[in-house]
Amino acid sequence: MSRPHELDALIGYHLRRASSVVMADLAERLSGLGLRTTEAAILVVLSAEENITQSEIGRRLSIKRANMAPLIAALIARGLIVRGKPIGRAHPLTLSRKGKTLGASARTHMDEHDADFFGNLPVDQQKQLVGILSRLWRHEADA
Amino acid sequence: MSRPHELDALIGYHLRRASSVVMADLAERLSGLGLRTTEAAILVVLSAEENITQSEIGRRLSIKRANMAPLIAALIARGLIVRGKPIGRAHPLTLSRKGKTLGASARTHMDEHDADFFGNLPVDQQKQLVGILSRLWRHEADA
DNA sequence: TATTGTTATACTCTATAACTATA
DNA sequence: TATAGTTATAGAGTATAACAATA
Repeated sequence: MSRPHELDALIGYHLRRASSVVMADLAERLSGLGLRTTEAAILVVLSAEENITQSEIGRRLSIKRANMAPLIAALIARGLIVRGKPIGRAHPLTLSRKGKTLGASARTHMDEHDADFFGNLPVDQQKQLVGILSRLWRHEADA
Repeated sequence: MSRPHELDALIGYHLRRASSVVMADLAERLSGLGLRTTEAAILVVLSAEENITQSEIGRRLSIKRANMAPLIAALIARGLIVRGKPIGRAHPLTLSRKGKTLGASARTHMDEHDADFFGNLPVDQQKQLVGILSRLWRHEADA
C-alpha cells in the first residue's frame, strides 16, 4: 500500500495522480468499445458538430495536426468517419452510421464514468471544481 | 484558439486537461535542472526519507518495479543516487551530495510552480481541492 | 514462497521537423 | 503566404511477461 510522502504538500501532485487514476478507469471502460480515450473524444466532438476538419478537432482537443493524421486515418479505415468533398486541402468530416452509434455509446460510458467519480460531490463543489480546473487549462489552450 | 465543446460537461475532461497543462509547465521548469518530472519526484522522496529501496519509492509514486530499474540506473550513473549494502536483493538508496543539492533545487521549483498555479486560491478552496483530488486516487493507489 | 531487481517489449500520448497541396 | 494534411521520428510514461537472486 502506498504511504504519504513529501509530495503530498503539492496540489499539482494530487492533480496528476487523480487525473491518472480517473483516465485509467475511463480507458478501461472504453476499451470494451474498442476505443481509446482520444478516439472516443474525437467521435464525441464529431457527434455534436459535423463537417469540421481534423485540424479543427485537433484544435479543440489540443491534439497536434501531426498526431491527428493517423488517428483520423484509423477511424476512417474502421468505417467510423467519412470524408466529405475537400475544400482546399481540408476535408469536412462526418460520422458514419456506425460511427454515430459508437460515439453515442462512448458518450454514455463517459457520462457514467463521470458520475461515478464526481456524482457524489455536492453540486456547488462540482461547479467550483470545474471552475478551478478549466481556468487552469484554458489560458494555455491556444495550441 | 480553442472553442468549448461537448466534453466541457464532463468534470473528468477538465481534470485531464488541467493536469496536462500543469504537468507540462512543471516539466519545462525542471528541464532546466536536467530532470524529468519522475526523476525529480524520486529525488524529492529520497530527500525526505533515505535508505528506502527503489521498489519502495516505486510503490509511493505508483511507478512499476520494471520502470524503476532504468530510472534508478540513470540517476546512479549521473552520480545523484548511491546504493548501500544490499539486504537480500534490495539496496537501500541514499542521495549523493550532488543528489541532495539537485533534489532541494527541484523541490524549490516544485513549490514555486505549485504556488504559481494554486497560490491565488483561497486556503479553504485549496484544502477542499486537495481533499477531492486525493480521495480520487488514494482508493486505487495500491500499485 | 514472496520480494527485489532486471531485461525485453509494446502501447499511448505528445512533440518537432520537413514535406506536399491548395486557397 | 497561410492553412491542411502527411510522414518520419523521438521522447516520456506506463504496462505485462519472464527471469535470476535472495531472504
